[in-house]
Amino acid sequence: MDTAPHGSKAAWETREQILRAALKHFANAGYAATSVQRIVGDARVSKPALYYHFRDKAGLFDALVNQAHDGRFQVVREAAARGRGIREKLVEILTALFGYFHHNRELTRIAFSTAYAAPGEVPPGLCHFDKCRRNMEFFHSLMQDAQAAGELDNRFESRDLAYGFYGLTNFYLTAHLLIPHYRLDRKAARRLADLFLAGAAAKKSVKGRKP
Amino acid sequence: MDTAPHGSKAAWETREQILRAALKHFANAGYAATSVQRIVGDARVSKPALYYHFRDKAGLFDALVNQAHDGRFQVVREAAARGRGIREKLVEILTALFGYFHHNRELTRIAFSTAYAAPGEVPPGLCHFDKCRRNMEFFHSLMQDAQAAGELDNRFESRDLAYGFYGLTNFYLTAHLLIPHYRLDRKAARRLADLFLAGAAAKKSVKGRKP
DNA sequence: CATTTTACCTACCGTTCGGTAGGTTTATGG
DNA sequence: CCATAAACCTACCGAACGGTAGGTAAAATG
Repeated sequence: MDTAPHGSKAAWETREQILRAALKHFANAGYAATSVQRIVGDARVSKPALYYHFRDKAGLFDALVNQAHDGRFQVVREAAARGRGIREKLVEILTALFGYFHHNRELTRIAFSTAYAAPGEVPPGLCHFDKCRRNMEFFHSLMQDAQAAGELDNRFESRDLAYGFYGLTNFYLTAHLLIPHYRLDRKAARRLADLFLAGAAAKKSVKGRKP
Repeated sequence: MDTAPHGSKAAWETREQILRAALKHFANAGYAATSVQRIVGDARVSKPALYYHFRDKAGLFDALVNQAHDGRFQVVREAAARGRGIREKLVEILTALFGYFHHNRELTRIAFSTAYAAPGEVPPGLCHFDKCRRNMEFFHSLMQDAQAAGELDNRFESRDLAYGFYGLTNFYLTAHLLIPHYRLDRKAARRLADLFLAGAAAKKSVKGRKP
């Protein structure tokens, strides 16, 4: 999709500069509303420099989107591996996602807006759908394992569990884009995992986990 | 924002035709990637006809976005009024939203993609943020009332409850855009409401509501 | 030292963009 | 029957779009 520089250090830096500027503008204005002129203007390079390093505008965008999805997926997998038991896993995942999001806000914004965008807004051939499903399937298998281990209620379908938690996760991340004062830290992660696990309904007589 | 026709029946039909075509293209390609040329071409009217009925491209888009948000909000409010008790209310809301979505797929897609879009992708001055918050606040007050009535666990913050349910709702709607074979009907609404209320964790010894 | 490849440059291409100037037809009220 | 407004039309504008042709300085390679 994009041609990497073959060795020169200056070339590598040019490429990074283009990527940085592109990330900023794509995150702020989306794909269609961002022009390559603005990118090269902000990166202080010429237009053919961009077209030397990347096949076209879509290829440049693709590189960023893949980076975003792959980074997020890796973070989730590593976090899940750290926790023992479903509750710890969910807390670790949420905490890690909140941290990743905080330090890669623009990448995350690109990932979300492309996932929810109209199909024709994003360049054709971009397979963000597969990336989303890979993420989803991981959550799905997580829930299935936890059901098999007796940690989760077997009367729910594992798909509903995966969707429910994935939706909760995504919503808090996207909400944080609009409402930045809502703190997303480990404490919030614990609250949300507990809400998901214990349910919102008032408990009649229960000595269960504290919310 | 847009000038309504003053009485002519043909004029009203022209306006509707423009709105129909615009809805189709904005939903399929987003705001920036949709050109007014394509809209007027599809609506079989001339460009000045569009600019006679609407101030500009942004005004046309604004009309559609407002229609989408207002329709959704009204549906949610009416559904909530139909249910007695928080569980019935949530089931009614989910069912009504699924139905509204099914019959207004393109409007809903516009509402979602603009809500999650990059700020610069959508025309400036579009106050979709207020529309989202109005929706959110309604859910928030719903949860607060249910907590006050002892139906929901007081140990959770009402904001977390509202966000959690809102996130679950939104995720299922957006997921349905990508995975249409996942049926969204009243049965699904009941499952999701129960998941939200009862929680995902396995019950040790509980004669609570059936999931 | 000659040659090839890398890593760009200036200048420009054809197309499409959102939007409008200015004229024309159609319904309406006096 | 004439005037006025509504409801469009054809034709066009300047600007910006994504992308490229053709040339070049510097570095790697023989």
